[in-house]
Amino acid sequence: MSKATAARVLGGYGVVSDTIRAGVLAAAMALDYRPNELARSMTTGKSGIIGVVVGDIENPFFGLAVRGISDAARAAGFNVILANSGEKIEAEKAAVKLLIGKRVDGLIVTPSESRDISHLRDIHRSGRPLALLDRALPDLDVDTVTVDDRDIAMRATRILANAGHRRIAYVTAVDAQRHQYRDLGQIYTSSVRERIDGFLTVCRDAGIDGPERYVRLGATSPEQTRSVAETLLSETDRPTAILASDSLIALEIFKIIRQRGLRVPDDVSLITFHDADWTSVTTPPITVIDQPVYALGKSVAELLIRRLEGETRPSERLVLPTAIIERGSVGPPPTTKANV
Amino acid sequence: MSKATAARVLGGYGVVSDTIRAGVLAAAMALDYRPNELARSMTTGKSGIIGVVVGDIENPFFGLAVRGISDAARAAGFNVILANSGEKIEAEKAAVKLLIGKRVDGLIVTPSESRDISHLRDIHRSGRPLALLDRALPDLDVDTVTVDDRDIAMRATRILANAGHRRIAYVTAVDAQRHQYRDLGQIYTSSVRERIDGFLTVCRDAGIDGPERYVRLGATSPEQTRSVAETLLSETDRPTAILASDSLIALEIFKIIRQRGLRVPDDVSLITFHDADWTSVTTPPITVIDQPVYALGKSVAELLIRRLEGETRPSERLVLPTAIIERGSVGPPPTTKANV
DNA sequence: ATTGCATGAGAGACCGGTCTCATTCAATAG
DNA sequence: CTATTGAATGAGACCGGTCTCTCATGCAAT
Repeated sequence: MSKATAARVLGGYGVVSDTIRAGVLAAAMALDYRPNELARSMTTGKSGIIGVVVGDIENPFFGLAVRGISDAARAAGFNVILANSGEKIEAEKAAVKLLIGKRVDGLIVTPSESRDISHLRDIHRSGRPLALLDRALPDLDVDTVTVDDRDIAMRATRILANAGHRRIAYVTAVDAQRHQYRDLGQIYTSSVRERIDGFLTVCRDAGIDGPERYVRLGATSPEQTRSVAETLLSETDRPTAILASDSLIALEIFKIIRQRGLRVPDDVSLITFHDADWTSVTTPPITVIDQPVYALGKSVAELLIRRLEGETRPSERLVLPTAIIERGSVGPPPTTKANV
Repeated sequence: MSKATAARVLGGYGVVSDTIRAGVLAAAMALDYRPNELARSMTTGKSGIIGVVVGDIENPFFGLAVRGISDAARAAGFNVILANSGEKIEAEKAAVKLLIGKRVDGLIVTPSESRDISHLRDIHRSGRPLALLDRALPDLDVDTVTVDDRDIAMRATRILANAGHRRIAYVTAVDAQRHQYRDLGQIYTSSVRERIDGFLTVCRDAGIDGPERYVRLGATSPEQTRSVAETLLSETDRPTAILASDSLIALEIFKIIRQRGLRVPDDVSLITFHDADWTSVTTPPITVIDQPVYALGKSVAELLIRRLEGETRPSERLVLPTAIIERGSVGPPPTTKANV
């Protein structure tokens, strides 16, 4: 019996007689045969794997999005390889390179920067489909699923402004030189730029003067967030409301607010992006921006998979609707003399 | 110039003259060359990848453990492929098979069952090192890193018993036939069996009669957990204290307790495994069992990597120390007539 | 009996690397 | 001046699959 015949029964293709099949199977069993996927995908050119590069697995936002991706992938018979960029462009590049090297069939990336996207163009050029999750890249014409960050930031800010707040802070993990916000041009993470843009627009519309000074960057870790929050809250003109860019940031801010003996929402109002599971059990529960995170992941995976399965169409940009869940963390600003 | 020469410069091995090297590099650049990792690892037999199979990525416990693994892996130059078993033995088997097929260099698994471990023996037989995370398997002699679940469960239960509780519940995600606890023999997740064993031991030592009836299984999802919690709290002899097997479960229980108009700890005391980030911001903050999760992941990865790098030694079973962080969710049981 | 055709099996190329061995050539030693 | 040595390169096997082609066989139709 030839190698080819054995391959036919083991690979499950072509035609083989039952007698031979049984023989091969018995031999395979005896030899404890395991197919070498590497060899297989080397010749077929397909690996059945989707590579996913996200900013931070530990952020429940990405955790949930990844589950959306995984579910969609599994349903279509694909497997997922996950890589973490830690929101660092170098790590992101390395991850992309690794995944391309492993010959994944397609990639889903949460680009941490819009400046340097050469590696993403490379994916495209290498013939593998790429899809973007949560962050759009104007210059890159590929399937993209996001939420309308600008709009939702505007709505959240409006809630705060309408409650009477005039000193509203926006705290994000995105960093820039000297951790100091100057203008939108510094912000290379598209979703965050959109948000800050929306935030500032509403602030200005509400007649707030120089809202930029309350935009704070660099809340990249719990420690960093604490430091940012402490700086913010110890200023003489401390903000009376804070908009947090993700639930990890909100949690630390919430802790610091309490730790300083301040109350939510009496002293400081708080709204955060992402309806993390804990936001409903605090006292008070937190008002949140409820992004359709699972759907975000699922949709982007489905878009990619359809392409992998041969669909050709112009690239699509999906923008999913987002809601605000009003709970108890927003109130009017405190009316102490110092703050009038 | 031959294929071999090109391979030498691209692969970074052997000797090549500078002129030729430059030429090859230029050509590679022009042709947009990307090494095919598949081909490479097919001949070398090494992939530089560690496969990790965990129960549930969305559980922050595993999220943190995976970061420990990733950090250790990166430091040693390995990459990580992550697969989710959803605590389902079939998915776990499929994941293991996939990873072996992809020729990972070694595997780290959180076995969801101790009954059916044929696929884990297979790993061993296929010559790849295997290491176990968080859950030991008595029958499988491989590197294992766990915490002393029995001991820590005893300590937590003792806190509750010493506070005067006599009706203490243990709620876990692990399920069994008819969702009904009968005896330890049903529980095939080693860590949970240990915990329940410790829990029951202390209950009995405290003179509590039939503590088994408050052991509740099947809190596998938020919905399931809610249903379990509601059943538990609507019983006439409802427990006055609850020990939750993970932070996801504790969160849902906490919500249900509140929803029913009960208070923590006045009506129900609560302790949970895993010092999840939100446990310190609730009112009251939750008393938790603080497992060294990151270290768990890091240690198991290091053990595996040392083996991958050629170290031969008898398999090691590491048990990491665990602490209890007492916060505000434990008090004496309520003293209403109905409860005397 | 001859032709036609489907079916099952074998031979060997190929994927893109690594690696061993052979070959060439120049520099140095005897 | 020849022998020795070592560096640089080339040729080709190999890893473990897939796939295309060829060929042998058997059965039905002419």
